[in-house]
Amino acid sequence: MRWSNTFIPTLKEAPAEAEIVSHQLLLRAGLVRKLAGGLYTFLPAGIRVLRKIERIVREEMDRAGALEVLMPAVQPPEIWQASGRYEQAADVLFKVSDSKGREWLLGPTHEEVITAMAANEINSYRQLPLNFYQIQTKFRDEIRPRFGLMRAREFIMKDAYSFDVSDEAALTSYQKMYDAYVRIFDRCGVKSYPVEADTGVMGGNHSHEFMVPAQTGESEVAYTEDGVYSANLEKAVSQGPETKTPDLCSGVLEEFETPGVKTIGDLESEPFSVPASSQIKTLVYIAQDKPVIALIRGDDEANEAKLAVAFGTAIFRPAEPAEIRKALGAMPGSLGAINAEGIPIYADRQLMGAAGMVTGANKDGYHLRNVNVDRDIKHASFKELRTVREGELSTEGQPIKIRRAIEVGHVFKLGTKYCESLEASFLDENGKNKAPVMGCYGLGVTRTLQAIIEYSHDDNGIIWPASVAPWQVCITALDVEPGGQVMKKALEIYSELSEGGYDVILDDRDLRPGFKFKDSELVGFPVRLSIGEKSLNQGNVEFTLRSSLQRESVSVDQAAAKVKTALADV
RNA sequence: CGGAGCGUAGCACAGCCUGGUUAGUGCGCCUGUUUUGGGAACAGGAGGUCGAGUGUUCGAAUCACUCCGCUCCGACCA
Repeated sequence: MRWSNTFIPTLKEAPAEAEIVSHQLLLRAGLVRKLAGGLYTFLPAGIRVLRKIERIVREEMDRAGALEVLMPAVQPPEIWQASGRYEQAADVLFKVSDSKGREWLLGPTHEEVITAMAANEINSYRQLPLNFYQIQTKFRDEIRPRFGLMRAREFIMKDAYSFDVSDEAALTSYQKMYDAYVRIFDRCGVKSYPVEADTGVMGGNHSHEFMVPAQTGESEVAYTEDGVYSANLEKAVSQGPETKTPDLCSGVLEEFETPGVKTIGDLESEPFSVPASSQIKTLVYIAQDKPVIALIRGDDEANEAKLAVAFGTAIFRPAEPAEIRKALGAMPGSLGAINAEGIPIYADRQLMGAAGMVTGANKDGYHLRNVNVDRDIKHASFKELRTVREGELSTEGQPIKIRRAIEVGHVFKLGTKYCESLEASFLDENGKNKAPVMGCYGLGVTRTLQAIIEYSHDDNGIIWPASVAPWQVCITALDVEPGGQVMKKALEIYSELSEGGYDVILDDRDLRPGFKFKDSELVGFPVRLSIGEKSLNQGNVEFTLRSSLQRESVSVDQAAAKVKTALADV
């Protein structure tokens, strides 16, 4: 490809709309342009990268035995109602209506569609296992699209769905996808880490997210240096806080006056001086229209994902002050779970056996001391509710660290939920009707593209790994006179490399050299050959590796060979 | 949806507070000359319903109100 024949509108300055570096570079390198918030056009260079990532994904899916299909993006709402997700996912569903006024959904994901298909087509255990995948545009009415392709309203995802005869067999399918993901991100040139992920209300204990470490990432990962433990912060557990929860107390439960005390901090300071670790934080939520109480140690933070698991629903919100008063008879600041009759109580495990604690008396301006959790708070079920903090010890005894990361993939062992609600079943070898055990596996293709940029760039621009670069080699001709010796030589090398199967772009634009160098570095071609009059007269061309930007003189005859060996390495 | 900020040429911004003739600057774009190994110089030029609407005023980019859009922080997710 000649640069003059394609369209790579580079920008010297970053548009103000782009905050993070990968988003700025997407725009500056002329890969994408925005139509509206969360909606992007891929320009020629951008689509080339996208296609290369897709090809890697396809190859690895095929290798893992998954079968490519293509499902409709437009879906009937009925299957979503059947699975129960029509309400559950309501806030991300794009709804459209046809000319007759009938409602349709733009697919945010395809569990319902594939399961509806499976319900018709899978009858026998002899057909299983099956794993279907597709690479397709998804639509999600994101509350807040941001960071360019990172969180878009329309994005490309590879989604796969496996069906197995049993739980054990499903684990095998799961593992194959897991391994495929490791290979995919590896081939895309990004470091990705599988971490244990929250399974939310779906239950089960097999889910991993694939994370690319980046400060701009939206997820937080807890991990240990030795690599043994890594989990999404939503899911992470530890041996607990460094300060032990008090568990010895002989005193009797006693009310005391605490005028004006509203927060943990208020009670911590004079004249009360109750350490936060000796306090019980009482949080009131409305889950499925009913109040529930969550108890957390005063110095801990509740974790929303863990609350969802405890409550058994993702649909909950903090209660309004009026609702709290109605439920407990007091305002926030004086709440407690003692004598909270008829309200489900979930207590964090740190409070198990806690004694000598202080909590609200459900009477404005009063607290209770000498609280012995086991004795005084009946009906509490103990759950993992707190957020792990940096420095705590993992179950294996290693200090936990926390860092931000971009979630580029998520693999999930689903169970039989969708097969049951959409009535997919098969006959096993004993002639018994069974629901297939499903797994689902998502990989954000467009997000991966941006994650690669976030992971691999410098002050000059993008540094593409050769496997996904829009062009692997840029030949920068410094004299573009047609028929001149520079262009003649440039075209010769161009042909040799192209015929060797390399993607080459020839910068034949009539621009000053510095401009062309900057441009090629911004777009980020892994290898550049600069051919100019001066060096050519000495029989040389200049070879530059994008990653190091070190320039090296190479004899003209060796140039193509040098490129080939360099590309084999990056 | 809650909080914060921003909409002026393709891009980055000034001007607005304190209303006043032809709305500016840099980059980019077009023409020409010179230049040509690290985002050139000079000369000339094109390009604006100042986000939209309403209002206040003799007069609005500037003040007020409403709406729309964009960005950031929070809840959601590949």
